[in-house]
Order: sequence, then C-alpha cells, then structure tokens
Amino acid sequence: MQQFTTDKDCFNVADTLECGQIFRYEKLSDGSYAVFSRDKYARLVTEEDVVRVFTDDVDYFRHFLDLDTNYAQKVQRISAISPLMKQACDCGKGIHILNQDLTEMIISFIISANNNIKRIQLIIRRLCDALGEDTPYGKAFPTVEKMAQAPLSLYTSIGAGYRDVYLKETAQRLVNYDLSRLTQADTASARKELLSFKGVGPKVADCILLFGLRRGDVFPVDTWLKKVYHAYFEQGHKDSEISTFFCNLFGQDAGLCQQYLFYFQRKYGQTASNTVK
DNA sequence: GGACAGGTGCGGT
DNA sequence: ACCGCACCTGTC
Repeated sequence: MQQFTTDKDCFNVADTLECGQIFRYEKLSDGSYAVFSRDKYARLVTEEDVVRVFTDDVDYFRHFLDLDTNYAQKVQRISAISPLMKQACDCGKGIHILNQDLTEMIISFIISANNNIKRIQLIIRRLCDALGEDTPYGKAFPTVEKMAQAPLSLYTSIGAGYRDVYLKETAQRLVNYDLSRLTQADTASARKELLSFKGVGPKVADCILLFGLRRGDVFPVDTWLKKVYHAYFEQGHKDSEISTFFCNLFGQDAGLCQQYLFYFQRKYGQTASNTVK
C-alpha cells in the first residue's frame, strides 16, 4: 500500500467524515479512520502535524479529499458574514466537501430520506455486503447492473423499508442512463432531472447536487437546518423558502455553509445560545 | 403500548 | 400549485 501526507491546516478528518456527507467510513480502535468510495479504500491517520493517507489509489484520494481547494480563504469570508457563521466556522472549519461518486451518491441519498445516519450506514453496509464485489479491503459499492438484477426482496431484507422500490427502480433506470445528462447540465436542469427519480425529492436532490455533482450553490434543508433557521431567524417558512434564504445569504459557498451549520447544530444545538445572530 | 424522528409519493383539493 | 397523510424501522 502507498501513502501520502497532507497539511492539517483546515483539514480535519473526523469533522469531514462525521458531518453527514459520507456514510461508508469507520472509526478504528486506534483513532484512525477507514474510508470507502466505489471499490477503493483509504486509511486516514491524524498525526502531530500532518494527516497521513494509506491507500492503493493515491490520485483518487487526493482528489476525493479535495486537498487543492483553499478552504482557509472560504472560512475567512464565511466567518465575516455573522457571529453565528463565525461560531459555525470555528466548529467545522476542518470540513472538506468530498469529491464522491455520483452513482453512489444517488443510491446513498435515496436511502438517507426520512432516515437517520446510523441506520443509513447499516443499510448501505448490508447493500455492499450483499451485492458488492470483493476487494482486498472489503466489499465495493455495488454496480447498478448488479442492483438492477437483485430481487425487490433483497432491498427489503437489508432494511431499506419502503425505499426498496425506489432503489430497485432507480438502479434499473441507471443501467442505461447517460450521466452526462446530469454532469453537463446547469444546476437548475440537473435538479429537475434528479427530481424525476423515484425517491428523490428536493432535499435528496440538493444533496446529490452538492456531494455528487459538486454544485456549491445549493443548500439542502433537512430537519437540522430547519432547527437552525427557526432558532436564529424566523418561524413558519417552507423548506424551499429556507433554502432560497440561505442560498441568497451565502451565494457560491451555500453548500459548504450548510455543512458548517449542520455540524454546528448537531454538536452544540442543545446548548448554543439562540440569541446570537 | 404509544409517540416520535426522519423526506418523499400520492391522492385530493 | 399546494396540502395532508401514509410509508418502515429504531428508539425512548
């Protein structure tokens, strides 16, 4: 296995993995993290002044971890927006938005709908165990061909619940689907296209845009961001209005701000003062 | 046992 | 176009 290191400034492994953007990771007993993407594996070890990455796919994970983006610059700009964003940045400034596989994001976030992180991880693990190819380091994420062939009962048996039909239908549709219809489209068109998939609503579509298509100017609204909005801004608005509000406030980095706020709310939501704006 | 958390599809308006 | 409800599983 090969390895490389990267600066710890503005890159925190735990923050990046635990802010809700990725489900296939595992904290090991020595405090390092195992990360899986497609059929690839890396182990991330945080040392005194660097993060050391062990992997057979160096180029893939250099890109995956988004090490070439200047996050310090973004954090500086976002911190200046308001005291709330200063707090959120201080909490989550080590977060990178990962460059994840589009198909894996579509399937994973269909599973995420109306679901909690722990169970999402369990379902995805069972999905990989059932249908993924063997790799030297565990099971790969299954191909859409394999997923399309699997009986509906497979999806029920891994605990997907009523999402079973969404998963099977989407996998079947993806078999002969030209992903450039999404990758080449502008954000609004790609979003509209994503909404035509069964099991993909506004929130899941925004997550796929942000994490699978790297569109930074979207703001997924889930229950945590609703809490933030209601605590610091106003009561009684629809999800789409909350999303528009934050998109206008944050512009091109709305998605990154969403990650900071999500992480901040989950970490300190119980104790943080609601008076700071 | 019963309430609740977690987004989307669908049928009704 | 919008609203209300059912949907599956786990947890308190």
